[in-house]
Amino acid sequence: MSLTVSPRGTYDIMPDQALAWQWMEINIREILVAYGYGEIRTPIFEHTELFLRGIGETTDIVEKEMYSFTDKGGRSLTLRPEGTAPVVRAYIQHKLHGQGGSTKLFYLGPMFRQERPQAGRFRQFHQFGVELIGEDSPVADAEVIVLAHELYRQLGLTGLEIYLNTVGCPVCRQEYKKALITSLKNSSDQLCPSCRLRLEKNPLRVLDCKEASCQALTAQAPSLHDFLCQDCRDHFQQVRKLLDQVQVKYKIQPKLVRGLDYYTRTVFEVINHDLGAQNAICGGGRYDGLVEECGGPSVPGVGFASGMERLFMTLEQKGLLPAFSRAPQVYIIPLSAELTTVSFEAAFILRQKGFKVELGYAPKSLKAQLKAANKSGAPLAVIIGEDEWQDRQVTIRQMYEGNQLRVDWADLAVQVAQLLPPAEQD
RNA sequence: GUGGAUGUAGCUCAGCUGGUUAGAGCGCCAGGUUGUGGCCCUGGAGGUCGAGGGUUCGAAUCCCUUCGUUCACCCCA
Repeated sequence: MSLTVSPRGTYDIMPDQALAWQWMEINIREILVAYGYGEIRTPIFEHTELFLRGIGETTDIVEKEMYSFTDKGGRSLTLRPEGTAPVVRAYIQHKLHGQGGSTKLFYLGPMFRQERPQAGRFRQFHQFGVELIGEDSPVADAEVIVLAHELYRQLGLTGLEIYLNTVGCPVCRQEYKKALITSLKNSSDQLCPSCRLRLEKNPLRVLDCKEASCQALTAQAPSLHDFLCQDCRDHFQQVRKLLDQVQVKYKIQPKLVRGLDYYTRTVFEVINHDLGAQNAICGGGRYDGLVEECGGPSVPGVGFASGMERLFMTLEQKGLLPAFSRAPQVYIIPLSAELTTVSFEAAFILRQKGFKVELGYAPKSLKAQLKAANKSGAPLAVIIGEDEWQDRQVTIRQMYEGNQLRVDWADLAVQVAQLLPPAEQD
């Protein structure tokens, strides 16, 4: 353990990068709001029980990835590993179902999972996500998927692939599970060790295994699609039809199942194939039983979560992050200790007028301070020295051109405004 | 949790099969102007070679342990 490095799987977003993050967040919020979603900010920790119930006790997240602790009141609490369960909890707590109609909420913030870090995977990471609660129409599913698609497109991302599937409802899925178990049982010795366990606890997950031997077996196994009840079949057809209608391309992945137990019917992921092993930048689907499971009324829901680190990496990789500058507009240079007071006042005056000002603190040599001004990227330097101050004047130097002129102290702000290059005059 | 790669100055890295005071580029500081940046020149600061132990006359270099990073498995965003 070291006191001087951040804990495993965590990292600092430094000022230059923070500008890009802010840009990304602003864009996301704007688009989500335009689609009618309202932001909700839930606590970073919740009662552990919420995630046990919501995500499912046999999922990897709950079994081995949660940051849980007991507080001094003896409560078991957990740093949220995902955003849907907390939003659903808030939905129930504030009785939003009583407002009539459907509820559209979005969140954006850090999540916590104790996994082994690798490319695109962190222990504290950020997600934004939407939840559309109270609507069982396939239009809601399609709208949520299109929202994800459009959001990425508006950020400039193309070439992402949407994987789509349906996992049926509890009724038809139960039928399918039985059939799947029967099919795999005979040759279970050919399954990988973890899939043998899955066959007992969560058989659908076997479909998702990347082990060649398991894939060979599941290729022979019956398909969930053949077991769908009529309602689920129709629902899926409708979702597809709606996506086709607006020409949002997707790829049916019959074996796509997701790691959280609450999903029903529609599930989907958005993939960036250039991202390495952790290539899903968005995942979501329908969760018709979740609100009730968490102690609320029987209300359907659909939503997605998007990993912001992965989105950031994707934007960076494709050169879609704008260049940001933290350069000041004016750099103030005091040339003697006696003039620090005046310099301080100059910075104050200019900042009040709305200029971005950097102030030289110690009266070092002009050379050293001009060097600092140059490094700061400021287009203007204000030099305050004895010579000009005798006449109650200061020197303004245009750094790009190398020109400079003396102006009256009283005219400082006006002159600065005039001398700034056109791009800086907003 | 498992496996591979890796850990030398602020950054990017070089240091061959172990041999005396550990290097480069960039960056930083200072000087080359008595009040003028960017280019150039000169000088300087800065490293317990991730940590601990072992082998050896001698270890950045070999061995073990440990921690971190990274990639993959797993899982997921």
